[in-house]
Amino acid sequence: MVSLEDVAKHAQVSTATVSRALSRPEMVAEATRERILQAARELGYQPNQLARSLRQRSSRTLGLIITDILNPFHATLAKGVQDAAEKRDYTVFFFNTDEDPEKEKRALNVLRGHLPRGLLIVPSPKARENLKQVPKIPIVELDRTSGTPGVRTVMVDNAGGAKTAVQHLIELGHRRIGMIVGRLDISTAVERHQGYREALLAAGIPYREELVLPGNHREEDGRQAALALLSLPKEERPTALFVGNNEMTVGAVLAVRELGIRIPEELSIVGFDDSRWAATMHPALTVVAQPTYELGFLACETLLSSLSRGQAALPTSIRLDTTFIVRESTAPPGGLSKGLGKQRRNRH
Amino acid sequence: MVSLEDVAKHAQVSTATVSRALSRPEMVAEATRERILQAARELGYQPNQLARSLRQRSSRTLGLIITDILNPFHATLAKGVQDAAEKRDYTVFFFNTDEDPEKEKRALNVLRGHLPRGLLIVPSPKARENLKQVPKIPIVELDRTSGTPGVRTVMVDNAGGAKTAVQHLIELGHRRIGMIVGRLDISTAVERHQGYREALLAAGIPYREELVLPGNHREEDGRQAALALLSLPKEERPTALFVGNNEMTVGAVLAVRELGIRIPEELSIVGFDDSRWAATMHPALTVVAQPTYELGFLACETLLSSLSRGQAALPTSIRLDTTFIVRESTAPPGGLSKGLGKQRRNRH
DNA sequence: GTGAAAGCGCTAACAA
DNA sequence: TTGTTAGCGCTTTCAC
Repeated sequence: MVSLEDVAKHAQVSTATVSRALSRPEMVAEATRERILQAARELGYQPNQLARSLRQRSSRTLGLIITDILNPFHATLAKGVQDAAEKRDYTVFFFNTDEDPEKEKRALNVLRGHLPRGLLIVPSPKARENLKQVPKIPIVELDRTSGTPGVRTVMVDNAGGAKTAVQHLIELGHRRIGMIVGRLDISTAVERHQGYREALLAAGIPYREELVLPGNHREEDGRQAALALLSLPKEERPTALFVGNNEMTVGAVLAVRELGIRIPEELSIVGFDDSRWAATMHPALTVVAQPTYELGFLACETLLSSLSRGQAALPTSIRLDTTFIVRESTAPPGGLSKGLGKQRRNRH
Repeated sequence: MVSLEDVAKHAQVSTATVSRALSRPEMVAEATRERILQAARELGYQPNQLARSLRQRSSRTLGLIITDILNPFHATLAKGVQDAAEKRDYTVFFFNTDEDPEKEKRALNVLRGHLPRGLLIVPSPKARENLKQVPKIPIVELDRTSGTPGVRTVMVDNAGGAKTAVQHLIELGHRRIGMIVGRLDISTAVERHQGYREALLAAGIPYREELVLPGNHREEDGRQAALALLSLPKEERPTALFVGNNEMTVGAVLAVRELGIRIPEELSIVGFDDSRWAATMHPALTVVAQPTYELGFLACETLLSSLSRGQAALPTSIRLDTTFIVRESTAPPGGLSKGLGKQRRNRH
């Protein structure tokens, strides 16, 4: 490895001057600077970030912890973060927790040793506890919140998105609307559930516990929950299903197919989070779409600006709007007409 | 941050002893070790990896560069790598190049500054050039190869997989088989194209250039290519399509739908790389499936063992078998019968 | 505007 | 078995 010292010798200056020429060019006379940059180029010098970070006691790196890279939603989040980080010359340490608090804890510990400047995290259900261990670097939570105090959050309007979806079903004439809700120790699930209740309440439809089933956000959970919901006696069985995340929606749709139930004639379905699969499956799925990439990008930008400017400048929490996309998987209970293919923003 | 020195004071030993107690426990008397570990625990000590790496002139980190995190294939690869790395206590620096050689170059440079122990890369078309800049750390190429000498590779049997797919179409009676091939400066595309030719050759079917269209691996490229292929005059138009990667397959299928052509009655389609979308779309897609997760995991293990043991021990290149999965998107040209739903391994 | 020197937190000779 | 010491490559006072 070619070091600062090599460049210094080559340019006939001290290491201090080389360091300045590279990091604070204005502190060095133009001629010297030129000579140094030239030397650096010739030698193919690349600063050793470890040494630099050690000395400065802080590195130009960020930690990114997500829960499921195989979920396109999270992959998109990661890309948004990555792009924003790269734009500002930050490098990201990447971890995947599989929704497992232990893995999250380990990731946090490992990360600690690398002195990242900040942390972006999709918190696991035990994140609040895990995050206590971490020294007080700036943290931004994405997609959901652990409730840890002093942490910024960037999320979508889950309750609003869910409410719009359920209202749509109600407008179509549905009264028995089931929900596959997700784990209630995760904020998104709680909020979407909340939106579901609000919509029912607003329409004067009583909330029925037996129509609401939890799941662990995986495809198989969605399948099981749908199977359970749809095997209720005919009179009790929901005529529409609102599913709280994308993976579970896949499972639910597969379950419906297994049972030979027709969508939307016999059952309407709305999913949360759009995906290629949702858009191209048959019938195309009506969904609450999220600005996923923006979520990641914005979260990272929020973090980075909180680093440069004084912390106070920025909002502590951001909510992005969802978009409701009506496609073909929803229709009146009798199956009389199809969806209209329109889109609408939840708020303006 | 609590440092080694803090622990040393607390345990009444020198920093050297603390360092040993942590990194080479057997070099320290049991009693002392206990005392030190206890102190470390009490103080919540976490080693500063930057200092450690600087001193050892090598860090317990790996670089991972992939070309498209939004492609589930690559996301799965990343997860495999990640899991293997974590198992061995390595941390990964993650980069996404979007297939852009410039981004790759930057990623490589940034990485250099962090002194990773090794590099895992899905090489861009210009990787061979870019990799020259990098000091000689161990490198493993995943999925495809740049042809850089001295680099290990972990790939699937692309030619074999493609050949099996095309043979299947030939057996069904197809003679005009189109291929959407991908960029020919990427090894996977070349190899799959090779397999396609071999299958035709073996069956005595002449290779026709106008039936083979390149694409840039994106959905839209697949769509355009399919549109072009299917707008050939009736007599020239292929009765079957073999598409060289998953994203382009999506585009091709969408194009076919746009044109109102029925699959498999009027056109058979085989894709390369399985996905949830392929499995659940209608009709379910016949594909050459890849052991994607294993590819990533194995690539990382290969890299890591080459680090610990002497380099010589391991094979320089690994090929994994693909699996051919017949589903519903292929049938005889006339559309007389459906696929059989069987699976078969390409080799045994 | 530039250089000398100290030191970030750790590990690895070398001594004791 | 443990301590002393030097130094990884860089940045940053403090002099000049």
